[in-house]
Amino acid sequence: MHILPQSFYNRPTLKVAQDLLGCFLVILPSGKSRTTNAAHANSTVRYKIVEVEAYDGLNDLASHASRGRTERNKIMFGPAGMIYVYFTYGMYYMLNIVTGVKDYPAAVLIRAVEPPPPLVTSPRLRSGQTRERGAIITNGPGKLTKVLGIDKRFHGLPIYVKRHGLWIESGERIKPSQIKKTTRIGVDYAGKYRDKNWRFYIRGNQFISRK
DNA sequence: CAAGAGATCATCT
DNA sequence: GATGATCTCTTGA
Repeated sequence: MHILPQSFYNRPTLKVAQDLLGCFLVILPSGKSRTTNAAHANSTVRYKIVEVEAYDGLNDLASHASRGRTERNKIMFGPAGMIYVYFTYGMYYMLNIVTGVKDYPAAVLIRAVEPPPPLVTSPRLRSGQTRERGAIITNGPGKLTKVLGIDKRFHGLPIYVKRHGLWIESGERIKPSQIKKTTRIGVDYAGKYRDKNWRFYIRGNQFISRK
């Protein structure tokens, strides 16, 4: 398991998106856990990426970039490997990674992750929590950022270094036959781009947001 | 089970 | 002033 370098993201978005499946989103939970077990204070939590969407170029009517460069989306036009977090619907943060060469606006939205197995030694530790009242809580872009505590503080930071407490590591290679390619969620307004099969998920995985 | 509404506010026009 | 890369809850068949 090694951290994915910037060069991984500096490739065509559709490829990066699919290659991210099976990789691990790793977070170093930050400071606010004074009350939790001190023995785990410095531990990381590894979530397997199981569902993503690609937003590809200026022409993609579903992409923020389609209406040109703005204060919010300008990071999509920059170099690859930067974290793009935006706030939507008045209550959710969306986690994206900028992809592709500089000046080509593109990004991958992380839509669902699979939590690590519950910690046997400390089953009540929050970082090992995978469900709430029986429901999966990392199967949706707005839900997973809430669980991981990802907000605007991460916007604009590189995901290819560990320094900021959030990075991605390589994982198991997912065979192409195991990758489902289908339409993106919530982009009915996007004209012909509505029908692009730019949402990818691991076939049969129980932690995806939708089939 | 599916469809519809409401929450709630930063960003864009 | 309108909307959205969402989610949860309610309604009704």
